[in-house]
Amino acid sequence: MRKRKGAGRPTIADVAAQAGVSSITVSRALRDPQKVSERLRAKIDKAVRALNYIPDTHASALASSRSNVVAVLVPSLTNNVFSDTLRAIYDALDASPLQVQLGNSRYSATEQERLIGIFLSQRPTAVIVSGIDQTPAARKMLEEANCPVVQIMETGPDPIDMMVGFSHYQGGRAAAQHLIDQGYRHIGFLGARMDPRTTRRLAGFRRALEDAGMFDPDLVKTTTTSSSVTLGGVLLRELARHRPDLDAVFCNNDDLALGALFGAQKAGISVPDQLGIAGFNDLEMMQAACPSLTSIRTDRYGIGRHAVNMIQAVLEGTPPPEKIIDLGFDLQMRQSSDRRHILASGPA
Amino acid sequence: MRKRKGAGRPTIADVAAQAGVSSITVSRALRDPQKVSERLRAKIDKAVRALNYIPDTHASALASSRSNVVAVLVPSLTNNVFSDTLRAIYDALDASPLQVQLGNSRYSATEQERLIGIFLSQRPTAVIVSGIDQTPAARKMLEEANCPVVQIMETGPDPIDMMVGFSHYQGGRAAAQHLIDQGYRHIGFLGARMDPRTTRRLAGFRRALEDAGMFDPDLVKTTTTSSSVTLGGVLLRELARHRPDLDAVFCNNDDLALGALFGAQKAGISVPDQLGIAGFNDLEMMQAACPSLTSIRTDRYGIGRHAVNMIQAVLEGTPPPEKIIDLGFDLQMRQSSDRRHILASGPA
DNA sequence: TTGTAGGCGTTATCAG
DNA sequence: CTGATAACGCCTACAA
Repeated sequence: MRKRKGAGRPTIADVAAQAGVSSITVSRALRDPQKVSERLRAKIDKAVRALNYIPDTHASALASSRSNVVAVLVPSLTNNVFSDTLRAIYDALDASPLQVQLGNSRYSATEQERLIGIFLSQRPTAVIVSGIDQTPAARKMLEEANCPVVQIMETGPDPIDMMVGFSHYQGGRAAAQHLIDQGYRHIGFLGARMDPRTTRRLAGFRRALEDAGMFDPDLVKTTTTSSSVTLGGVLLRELARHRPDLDAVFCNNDDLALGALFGAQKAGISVPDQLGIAGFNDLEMMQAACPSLTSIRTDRYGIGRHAVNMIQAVLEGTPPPEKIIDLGFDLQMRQSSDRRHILASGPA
Repeated sequence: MRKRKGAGRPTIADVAAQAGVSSITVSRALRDPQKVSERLRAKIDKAVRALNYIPDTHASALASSRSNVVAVLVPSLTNNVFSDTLRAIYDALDASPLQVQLGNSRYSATEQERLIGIFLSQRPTAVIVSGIDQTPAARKMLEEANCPVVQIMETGPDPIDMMVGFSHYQGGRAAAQHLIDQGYRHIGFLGARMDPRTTRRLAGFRRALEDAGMFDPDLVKTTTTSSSVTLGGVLLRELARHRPDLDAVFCNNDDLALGALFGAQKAGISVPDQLGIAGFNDLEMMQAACPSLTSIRTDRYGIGRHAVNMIQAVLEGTPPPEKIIDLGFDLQMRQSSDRRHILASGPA
């Protein structure tokens, strides 16, 4: 008489009975076949197939206090920037027994905090979290989580544990400097969402223009709504109408840059002669566009790969020498901001 | 003397001791606060905070044989098509205690089968799986999983359990018919990846052209490599070079369509007059492009929302009346295939 | 409303 | 190499 019913599925005990061995032998045969004689192993495999046995992750995790879960938190599922990093994480974890538990924090620090709480209750093997702007409570939870933690996408001082990314401030600064170098003089900024990383890109942009004595707050056009190609066109049109002297824009990201290009084309503004455009991230489409679009190339796949590498190194007892990895970025100059032909022939 | 060490974290028993109650009372206070008196609840809450207690998901799942996990399998993390659906799933599950376990099958049926096996070992509450082309073994596992299963993105006969999507065959056919109706006569097909859904779009395309007596296998240009904007340009250039009479292309997806547009622009081919272009899915950028791009609009967000609704309905004991939901599609005609000005003024 | 007893399926520990 | 036993942390069932 059972006092309680489980899920009704076959358990290790059922397999053991069928194979005529003890359950611990089945457990071993499944986890580490070499530890079991070939004869028993064959019997066990047969029983497993006959019963269609599937091990219970939860029982295993409870008994071993190991979960094989790597918690991953990103702020968006639709932003291509994160999908490249996610793909790298899935690729890197593919060969290992580790599973990804993915959370979408929607660009909200409090939502991220909530998800961290939920995810930690799964006793994850490691945590990968986007950004460096965790709430104090979230930070505390992660510090006490007693597992490797990697903050990704960005670098900064004072990591919770480990970190891999690059400086968005420097990225924004480099983009602005490039436009200055190309001879543009009334350079605008188009920004959407305005999350912490976007804000730091704007800070870098501002710094470069200030150093050149040409920062004009009136040329900064931002919105907190989410980014899109359409929005890029809208922001450009509004800014260009308000400030006809605008001659270049640095866009927060590549979607906006593509939208700005389309917007310019619709308005009959020639790129790069009348308007220079630079984006951020260098999505694949940037080089295919007509004209091709300048962007700051970031190694998003590398970020995911390094994050997993760092975690695996720690788990293997050989923690990486550096707690912080800065993968940097590269400015990819393309047609949309290339005025070398003009610069070469002297001022107009 | 402990015979075995757990993770070392505080357990419900620790909280109970600290609060001076029994552990079951703590358990209840956490799950269903109304069942515990306010006085004890306050004590317990205090103890939880003091100890920084985090419940153990695995112990809970084992004891209750409920896991709160919804397994979701998609073929790609970088394809925007799936990110919209995923976002819907995360949004819909947000209010519930259910967690998403996401798997990336990389457009491989055998990889999907492998992941299904892994995921079922978590005893998921429900499974959402992309496509209708599961391997026989995968299908069998899902049929025996004893939980709601929803196949998404596509409709077809013989669902494993439930289904929500639309007909890619009809979508391809509608796109081709539209191009025919606009007066194009040498209509090509650009396809990447050639996964089952792409193949069915091509079948629909072919059918429409055959019905019109104008199908030409020589105008079908496909590759099994993954899709990209750049690839769209490459495929268009190759096809146009080989067949100068080409006057329209239906692209497998919107990335290819955008790439085809850029490719045409680079080659000095005017769209839509010399070349009509239609894509598939109607990503946001299509309406923003210059010229704007025709596409088959699909309700990807709706697919995710319906999938979760169906699951929740079953869990609540009120299974949906229809096992199969066809969300259909809409042709969005835009500038890239709009020849009404030509049709109106008669044949050239 | 609160508590007692015991099991969920697996694995760590210790013997043989 | 194999097995008996007792946890892992929580929850169901039943009782008070």
